[in-house]
Amino acid sequence: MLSIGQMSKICAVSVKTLRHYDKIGLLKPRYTDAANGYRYYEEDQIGTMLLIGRLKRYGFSLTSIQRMLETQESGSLLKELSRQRLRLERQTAHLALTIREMDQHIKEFERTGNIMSYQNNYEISLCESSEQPILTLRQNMSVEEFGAYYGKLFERITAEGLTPDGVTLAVYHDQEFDPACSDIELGVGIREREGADAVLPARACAVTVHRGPYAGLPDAYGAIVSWIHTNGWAMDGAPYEIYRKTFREGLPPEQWETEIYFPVRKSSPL
Amino acid sequence: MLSIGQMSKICAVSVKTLRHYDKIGLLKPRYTDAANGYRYYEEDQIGTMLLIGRLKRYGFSLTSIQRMLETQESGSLLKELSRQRLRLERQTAHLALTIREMDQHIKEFERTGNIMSYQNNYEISLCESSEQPILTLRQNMSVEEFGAYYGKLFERITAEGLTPDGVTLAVYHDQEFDPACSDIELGVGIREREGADAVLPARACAVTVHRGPYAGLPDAYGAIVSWIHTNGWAMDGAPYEIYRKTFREGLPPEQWETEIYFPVRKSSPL
DNA sequence: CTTGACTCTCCCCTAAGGGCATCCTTTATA
DNA sequence: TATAAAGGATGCCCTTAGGGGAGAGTCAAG
Repeated sequence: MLSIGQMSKICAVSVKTLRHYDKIGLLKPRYTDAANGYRYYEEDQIGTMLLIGRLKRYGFSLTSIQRMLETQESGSLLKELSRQRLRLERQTAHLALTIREMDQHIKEFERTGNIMSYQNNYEISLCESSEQPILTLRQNMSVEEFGAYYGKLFERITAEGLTPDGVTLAVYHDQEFDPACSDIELGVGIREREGADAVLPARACAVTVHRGPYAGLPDAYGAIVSWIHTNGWAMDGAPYEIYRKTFREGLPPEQWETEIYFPVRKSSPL
Repeated sequence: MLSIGQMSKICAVSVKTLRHYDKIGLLKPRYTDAANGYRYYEEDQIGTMLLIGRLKRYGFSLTSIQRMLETQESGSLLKELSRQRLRLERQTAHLALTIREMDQHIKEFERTGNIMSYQNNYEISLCESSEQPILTLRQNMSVEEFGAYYGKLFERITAEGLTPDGVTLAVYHDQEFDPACSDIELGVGIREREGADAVLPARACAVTVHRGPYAGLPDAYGAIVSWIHTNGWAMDGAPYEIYRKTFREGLPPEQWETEIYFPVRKSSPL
């Protein structure tokens, strides 16, 4: 039987943490003195506490750890561990990408002496977009689900004997921004006008191209919107993105290219 | 002038976030309607908002970002960016290490079918530690400061003309565990008995060796403490660690070796 | 004029504990 | 044996960066 202080020292966790785990039911001391409330741990609970600490290092939440401790099947435990491993690897890749992005930023900053100068690297122009027949799929979705939904669209193209022309795009219908779930319309360009779900009309658009990972897209949006306002235009419809170069070509994120189209009309003078 | 909703859409942040930044003073709308409280942003604030988002991606806290936005000197800004870059790199290294640790764990788990079996890999034995003259430095410190303090000890060795014998150790005097600040005594072994600050006495100790990164040390402590109890001994004094193989030899964390000594006495039968 | 979209403030919630105050027990020393 | 110092208990508020929702006011279009 170990007092809470002894347990704390052995397992290298704070007393506060042990009390917390008791409260949330993650690790209850085997015996609690009813008279004075003192907690006493059995020695075999050391192992459990150490395992908890290890799973915490792996990045599991206390809730998941509790679930895992209650699981008996080692098969599903193993699967859980592998999934978390994958998540950590994704996180590593993400971190590496951020560092590269930061390097670019620092270089630009050193060159210009202006921390915001990276925002001026967008060439924006007005263009008349050409008509584009597309197969579409409109739904509330989050960005992570793009892949699955594009898969469906490409299945339809094959099933219906259509000819893809290499354009993949997404229209953002949302008014308010919400990263988790937005009203998005995915589209895949096809050659045939008949059989198309819709035809993207020819329109006056402000357009620019964003080079780099998608995390930087807001910069491009900011630049294009500022341009629209200062050049006497007004936004007129939902913007869309055309994905010109992506991971599908096996390119690293730095070389991805995304065109951004903003339908515009002449701003009515006040 | 942009309403909060327009600003939200352009900068790809939620309305809630913009209100939050207003409240904490990070980004106040240039104009607020006194009558109805509506927020209106000027277009040049888009750039600031985008910069905030970028710095957030880099891992800065909102407080740091606020400080940075108020800084005029680009020199100190640049330094701040570089420091954060370094932190991200450390984080990457740490993640990679965790993944490798996880791989070992998974392998062991697959072999034994027991998720806790990694805890049984410690060979524990009783030994009579030999006397060891040491130079010491006892203080409340955190583990991160070890390097600096060891530096001081080695300076003293050279200054006082002593002969290091290659042992570096740390005694943990704390009763309660606190990762941020503990009463720790660092020691460096020397050959000369005279001139030593203290002599580690010859004592009965339970000893084991931990192989791998320091994050796994609690496992070793747990194993050794369990062993002490089940073999009829009792802890009798502050435990210490001797660092046999570390980063100083240029080894990767997997190959580090740490000996853990627990002074013990025969447990008095109840 | 009404309806629906937009905006406001206010309050509670998150994960994993840390800090502090106050009070009660146990243990060690004089 | 008396007292002081640890050690333990509970309870309250605090942290980050906002999210969810209630209830109410405001704006623009049909």
